Amino acid sequence: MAPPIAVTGMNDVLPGEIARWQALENAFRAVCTRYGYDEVRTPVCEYVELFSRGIGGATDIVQKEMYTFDDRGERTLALRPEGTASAVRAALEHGALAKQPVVRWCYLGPMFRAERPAKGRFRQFHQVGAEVYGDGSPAADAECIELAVRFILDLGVTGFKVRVNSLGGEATRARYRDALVAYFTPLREELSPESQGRLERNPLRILDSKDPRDIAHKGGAPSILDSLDEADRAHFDAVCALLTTLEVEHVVDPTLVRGLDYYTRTVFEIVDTSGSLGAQDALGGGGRYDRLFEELGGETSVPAFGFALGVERLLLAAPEPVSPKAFCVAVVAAAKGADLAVTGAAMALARDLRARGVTAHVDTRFHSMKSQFRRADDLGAAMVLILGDSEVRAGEVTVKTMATGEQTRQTRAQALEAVLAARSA
RNA sequence: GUGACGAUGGUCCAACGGCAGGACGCCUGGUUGUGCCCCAGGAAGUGGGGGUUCAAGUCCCCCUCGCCACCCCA
Repeated sequence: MAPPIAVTGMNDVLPGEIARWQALENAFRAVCTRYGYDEVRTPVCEYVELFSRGIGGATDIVQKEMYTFDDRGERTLALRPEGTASAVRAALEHGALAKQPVVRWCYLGPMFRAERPAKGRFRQFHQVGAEVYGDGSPAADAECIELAVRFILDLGVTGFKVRVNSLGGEATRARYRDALVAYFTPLREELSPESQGRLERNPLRILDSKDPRDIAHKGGAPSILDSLDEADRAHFDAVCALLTTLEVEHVVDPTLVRGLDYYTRTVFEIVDTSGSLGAQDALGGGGRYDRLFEELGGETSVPAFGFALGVERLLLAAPEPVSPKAFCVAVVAAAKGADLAVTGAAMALARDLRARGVTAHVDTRFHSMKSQFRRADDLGAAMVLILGDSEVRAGEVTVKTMATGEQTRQTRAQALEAVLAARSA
């Protein structure tokens, strides 16, 4: 029988790389705490309607990238392709905004999209994200963007760029959509086949195309910024001004549209400029989605802003940390495994060290001294504590310092003290 | 979903259509109670299935997986 393999595009994170994941997660939680964003955890799957209504039935994510399945024949479930819809659902379901006027939440976890894997793109991938509900002010936008940038900076990533744009409100979008269709329709034949289809379906996305045929005509297209009404314009100008005050370098890019339907007004994207991500250069992005609460059945409209960042991509862009090896010791038994008096004493000594907060390794196979020492060396043990017949009888331990090779025999209590002293040195 | 490229011990890399080899790692011993360096020995491999051939790791087809690009997005 063929050995089992993991599902395509879904990866194991092995011990060798787990430290970087944990460091990233800790850094994210730390920065969220500083900004007052509380962590929430939602299920990895939801009723499929949450996403088709929330994200937009016409988006690629919903049309062809969702993992859906039947829940014992009754309802159709979907593995979450992103985190915002679930967070909003949870806020609505638990009346979070009835308890406080503004909710600041953050989350992290796996997301699922059935795409062909490539560098920095997987079928199960991970996002960290933050959302603020109940505050429609430009300050909320700026705070959230600044939080995202702060986090990326905390990770040591420097080669990135922040792009911002405004999609305006519903009226603006409709107006702009018409303007775009009017502009591109005469050029229809010169566009890529994909964009010809987008012309009816989702004309804004033509601006996102990487096809040279589309790019050639992008420059002449009307700018959405010209379609903004006065209130949208004032909001966007305020966001940009605040970002400048907060020293968040950003460029205004009128062609930034993003792939989810729920955005209104401010959208932003953080792209890698170091080239370490290949074609998938977006580290993350987000924006304002003032209509989503209503879209999902909320009784009142709730202004909202949020973003998500891709963990795998951040890990690709972040520098390798130089992690100093942590202090640890090894306890070896100068007897084969069958001698329970000696091996038991070794295990008890390790237990006492661990109870005092020391990382202590025991090779419980209790093979030869040579192999136990080799193992201790592999693990980077600063000291090895040796227990044999004579030590156990005398209540003593032989302590060897690996770096110098010196070893001395002392009482058990002294040995414990020696380890604690070496650790704090 | 489309296209390109790829798949050899645990890892990295060799092998003209003709005996599958090296490095690192791993195990044992050299030292019946001592790691690293050194020495000796050992285990372990052609992703799966068909085909061509006297002979296939090598050529052909299919599958699977990986990877890159498109698409899209984190």
